[in-house]
Amino acid sequence: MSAEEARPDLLRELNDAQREAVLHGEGPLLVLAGAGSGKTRVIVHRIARLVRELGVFPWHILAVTFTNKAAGEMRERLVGLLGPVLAADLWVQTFHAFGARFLRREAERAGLSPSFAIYDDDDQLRLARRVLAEGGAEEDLSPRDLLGRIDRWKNRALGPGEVSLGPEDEEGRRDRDLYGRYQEALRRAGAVDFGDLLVLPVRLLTEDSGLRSRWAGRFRHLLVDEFQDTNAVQYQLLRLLTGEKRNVCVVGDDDQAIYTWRGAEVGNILGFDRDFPGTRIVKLEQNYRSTRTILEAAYAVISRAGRRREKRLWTENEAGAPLSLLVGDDEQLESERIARAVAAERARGTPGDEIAVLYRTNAQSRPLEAALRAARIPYVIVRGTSFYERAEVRDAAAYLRLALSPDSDLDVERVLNRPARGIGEKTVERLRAHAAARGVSLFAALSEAEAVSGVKPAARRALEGFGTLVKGLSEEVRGLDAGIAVQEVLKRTGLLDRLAAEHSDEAAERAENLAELVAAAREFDESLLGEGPPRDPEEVQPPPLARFLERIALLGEADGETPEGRVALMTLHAAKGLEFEAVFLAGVEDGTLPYERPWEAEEERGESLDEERRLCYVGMTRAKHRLTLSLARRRIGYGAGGPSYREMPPSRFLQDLPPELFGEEVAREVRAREAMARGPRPPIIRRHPGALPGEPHLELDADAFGVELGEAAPAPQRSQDRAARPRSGTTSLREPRVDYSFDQRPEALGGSLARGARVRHEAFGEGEVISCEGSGPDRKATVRFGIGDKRVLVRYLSPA
DNA sequence: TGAGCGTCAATTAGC
DNA sequence: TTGACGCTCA
Repeated sequence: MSAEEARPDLLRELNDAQREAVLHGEGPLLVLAGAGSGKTRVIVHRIARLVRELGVFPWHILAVTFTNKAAGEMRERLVGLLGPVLAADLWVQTFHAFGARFLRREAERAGLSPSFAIYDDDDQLRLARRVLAEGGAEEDLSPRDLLGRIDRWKNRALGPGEVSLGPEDEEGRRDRDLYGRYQEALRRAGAVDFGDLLVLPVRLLTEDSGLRSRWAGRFRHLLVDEFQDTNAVQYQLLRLLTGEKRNVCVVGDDDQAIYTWRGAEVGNILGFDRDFPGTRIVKLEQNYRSTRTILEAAYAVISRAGRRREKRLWTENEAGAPLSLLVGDDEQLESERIARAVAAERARGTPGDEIAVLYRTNAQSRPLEAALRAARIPYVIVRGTSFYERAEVRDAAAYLRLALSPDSDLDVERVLNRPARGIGEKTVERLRAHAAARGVSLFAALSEAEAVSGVKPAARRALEGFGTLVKGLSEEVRGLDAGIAVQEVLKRTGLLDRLAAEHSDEAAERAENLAELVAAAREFDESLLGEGPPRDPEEVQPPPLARFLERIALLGEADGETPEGRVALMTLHAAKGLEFEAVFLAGVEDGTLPYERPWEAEEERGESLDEERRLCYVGMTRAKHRLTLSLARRRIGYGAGGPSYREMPPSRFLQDLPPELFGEEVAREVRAREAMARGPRPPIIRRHPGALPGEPHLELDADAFGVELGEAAPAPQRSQDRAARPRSGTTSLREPRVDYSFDQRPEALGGSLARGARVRHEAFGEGEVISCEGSGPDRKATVRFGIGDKRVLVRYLSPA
């Protein structure tokens, strides 16, 4: 208590709920943190308090995230609060990095060398390919499929021996067999894949109670970020590490669970308090990011999701600009409209890197890119990785791994002829056959090159030369600092010289990438120096080169910062965790968002639709001030018979949005339709013909949006007394401002709206109340207007 | 050439 | 589940 007073600065900048989470003492804690509610701040402040106020040793705290970026940001903020010395001893890392660290310490127990290699996607794929080829039975199973199946097993911590099959399941038996061979190949190479980084620790901790109590005892506090993304293994690992004290704090948002398709189990967050009885639940519902309008729209979408923990974001921010809606005849015209709106946004002074265009599938980026390019708007496509995926970088990395473990066949095969030294496919095959016959690794077979049958003298010399090279690396390079080791590898292998001799632009770029790798390795060495010796007495470190390779394997890209001034294009998945001044959500159509999976079984429909809904919610809540939705009336499909168009109905999520949120342009359009209700054109919003009772029943008529609606949305309006105004009127650059001053309406309406009462709505005109639901500012009424039945917020109604 | 039938592929992506 | 494609047969 007095401790908090002694350090008021840690708590002053927190709201009540955040403070409750930070001050929570011992025992399980579940923080349900809505989008933009300051969840990282809670974790970081909680850790700072544990260390600064409660005297917990930093190395007794483990904080886990899902991405390196998140871990990096967290660490950075902890350095700010605790200083670099204390922060350096905290365990702040991804699940996988933790697994790697664990396995290096327990390498012997796991049957691994402490400098084991970590196989990434590409390595895994090549390994799976080889396992399939050696197994003979390639038939219908692609390496990708095999990996997918193995991955699903590993997500549930199942080894080849633990996969349960029905007696008739021949295909399952075959897959399990292949899985076993894949693991065997990994083991022979002394390597692990990403899945093993979690599965192996879980297995060791489960089997060995002594080990378990040692590890569970060492972490007095565990914290997990983005908890809704945890899969079964990760959750198991968490529980194994938690121990009796149960000091586990998980932070997440079930509304932002968008990765169930890759094994994340929303049940982990929904059932957390069941697994940890006595859990304290804190909800963070105050949003610091978005305008009220954006939050209201986002809530209209997410509140209809199935299984979820009810929570509703609120904000002290102003109502802000209305939503905008753009409609194009096809995806090209949609893109062009977006490009023009982006240009308008920039013209208003919003920096390019504060603007994002989000979409459901990567294929949607193409027309967007074309339109942005035509409009001369600089953009960048935000993707996961790139640098360490470059072929030349991977070649160098393979040599580095061989320096540590020459028996890694996969790496030998990769670089055997790189740079080209006259070892062709035939020679490789013969070498492989020889190694298999002798039961030794490819590297071992190299030293018997003269015994490999059928190899011509030139190829034999090449093989021997390569063997000598690898031997030299493993004897003289493995112990060096990473920077020198990389340089040494580039020199000895001739990778760099070969590129220098080429004189092409591409070769120059590749050489530059290799230079970049040297620089990264040097930087890494320096960071090790800066770290100093660990204060945690148990910490043991493998050689610098092994640690650098681990970094390469686990790190996608150094930083995911949007280059200055460029508009960011990315999928909705990639957008999670980010925020932008203005967000464009493209392709808001049924079939695109929600993405349509007609092949899916009926009983799975609801679940995936919920995930699509959450995806939409994630996208909308990225916006700070302006949110524009856009759709195409038809979208192109590919086929050999040329392009064919498919009519796209507006997204059902769009229909969940209260029309009032769209501002004056749409409202004016609605009134115009209403006026010509008997005219030839249909109303902009009409009753959904197929809607069941209780279902969303509004249908947006895309035809009504032939004009570009909302493109010239005004700058956010500064409201003086936001508390008194649930919503101020909307403005238009083209029209004199109209201020509806809703707050001046008779308060009486809020409470006593009787069935049958005559009411008036700004956009829909006069109508008769049919029913009411909810209370307070969220109270809604279904009203029969001239243009059909509508569910509207009562606060937008006045007595007729 | 066209109807009829069987087959196949249809998205998101972290470590 | 859909739609696109290839194959066969009339």
